[in-house]
Amino acid sequence: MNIIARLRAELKHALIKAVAIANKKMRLPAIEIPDFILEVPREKDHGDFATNLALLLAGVLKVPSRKIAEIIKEELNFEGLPVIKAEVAGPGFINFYLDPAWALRVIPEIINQGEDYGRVNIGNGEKVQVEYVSANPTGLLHMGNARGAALGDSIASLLDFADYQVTREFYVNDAGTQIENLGKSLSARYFQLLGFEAEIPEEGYHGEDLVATTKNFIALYQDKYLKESASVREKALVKYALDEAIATIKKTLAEFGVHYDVWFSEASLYAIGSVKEIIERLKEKGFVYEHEGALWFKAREFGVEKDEVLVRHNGVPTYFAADIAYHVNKFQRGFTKIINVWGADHHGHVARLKGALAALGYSPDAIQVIIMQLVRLYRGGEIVRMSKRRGQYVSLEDLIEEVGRDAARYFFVMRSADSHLDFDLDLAREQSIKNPVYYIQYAHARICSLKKVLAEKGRAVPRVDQTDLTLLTQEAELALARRLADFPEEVARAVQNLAPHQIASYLHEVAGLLHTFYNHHRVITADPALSNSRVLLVEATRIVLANALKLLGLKAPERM
RNA sequence: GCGCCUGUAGCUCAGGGGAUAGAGCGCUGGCCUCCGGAGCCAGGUGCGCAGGUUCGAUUCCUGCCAGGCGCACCA
Repeated sequence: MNIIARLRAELKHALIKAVAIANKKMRLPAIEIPDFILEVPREKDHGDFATNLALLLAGVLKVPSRKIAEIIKEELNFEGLPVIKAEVAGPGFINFYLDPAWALRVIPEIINQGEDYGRVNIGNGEKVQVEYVSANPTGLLHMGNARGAALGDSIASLLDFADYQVTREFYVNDAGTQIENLGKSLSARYFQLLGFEAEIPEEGYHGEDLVATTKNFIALYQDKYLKESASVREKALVKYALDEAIATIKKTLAEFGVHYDVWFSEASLYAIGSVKEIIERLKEKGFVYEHEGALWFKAREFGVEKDEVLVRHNGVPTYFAADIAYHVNKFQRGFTKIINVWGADHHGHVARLKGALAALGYSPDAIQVIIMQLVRLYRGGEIVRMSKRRGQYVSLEDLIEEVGRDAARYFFVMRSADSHLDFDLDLAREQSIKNPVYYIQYAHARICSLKKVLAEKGRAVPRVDQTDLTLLTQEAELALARRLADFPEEVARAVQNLAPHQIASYLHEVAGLLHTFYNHHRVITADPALSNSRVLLVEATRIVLANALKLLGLKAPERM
């Protein structure tokens, strides 16, 4: 347990004990203690921790809250705790003021735990699957995919850090109507490139990228597929195009620092009969009906606005049907927590998917869908208008090239998923204080640079057990240590909310505290004892920065 | 029309049942020039509007207004 959690537990215990003693002394009536909170007050003047216990008791006991607070305060015993004083304030809060040196206890903890500092056990090894990006393998990755990649990957890292057993997964949409269209489009290009008349179907893919793909295909197979049946030809072309597209996606995501454990093929669900099977199961349970030649799922029975087609009149199952099968498959693989990161344009899909899974007897609550709002790019203070048709289009590859992978990733996770993201390309590209990702990485690089200077002077990072940390008495030192101590709780909060942006804010704050400290005080001084304690403070900071950066998929550079 | 998300400082956003609501950027003035000065200090009439619940609401609930996104036998 980290030092903050420990102290919280001890303070809560002391408070409960104080109430018990007050009961015994008949100063307060016997009462069940409500679930009170022990928070860090916004105002510094209100102490290091504050509790609303007396306010809650006042509601039940009908005694003025301040009076209750006074009684509790008088019965509190702080033996063995780093509490200097407690005060009753405001409407009846009890504020605790700590020995400022208390926070320094975190430094040995950080140094000893190293890259494990900040780990919290929330998951208990629970199997969780995180699905993100899952872009159509028929085009370039766009900004929505990119945000999903950064978010999903960070969420997975956070869960891993919180002791979940995480599987990162990309669902490949390699089946269905769009693939048929792709086949027809490729086939048309194939004919065209070999000098025949052919027309791309209206719903097909008209982009130039298919020309390149088809040329690559011809380089391999020449006109071998001219004489084959349409279905054989389209199959071969589609397979080739998908392999190529997926390889490209994989490569781009890898450049973005995003890696998967599983690339799950939609087509495989058809191949093993899963789609048919779930449709049968829904039929048996009476949740489907036929209408105008199509097979419908009774989504309305699960609180969804309208029913949904499972199988089209032409006999082809919808994406919805396949997605049900996919999620059943997730459950069958033993995942008890399933997280999907989807764009806002897919939110309508959530309720009916959960409805279908409930119909099949699975717990829809095991599925959490993170709906992220759309991304708008700004360049030169103006919105970058995207148009695939006019070729004005920024892909993830372009973005990485323009602003760099770390800046891109930071910008995508620095806002909550709920918030529309205005992505300022100029700012992301800037290598200055204005750019938060540089500000943070610079803090890390600065510490590394300092360690180099130390090494050049023939000195090493001192051992914790041989260093007198109580020499750290400056406000900037204590404030930094105090914030470093918060890291495990920040991780826990971010995990509970599935919100990497909270880590981003925390990082920015720690970097700021480091810069403040660094510019006020010299680390390497003539006083070796003080130097040693400062080196350890700074090294602890470096570890926290590195661990937090890693959670967001960012590099912790040694120099910049 | 219905559903989801959003509305907090000039801008971009965080926070969130409590005591005086924050950060970054921008702007203005001053300080500092030493391990990488990416530093420090000062400057603010801000929670869209109206009800409700509560000892206490910016936070929860309802309605309204505004923006985004959905409402396909697309995915």
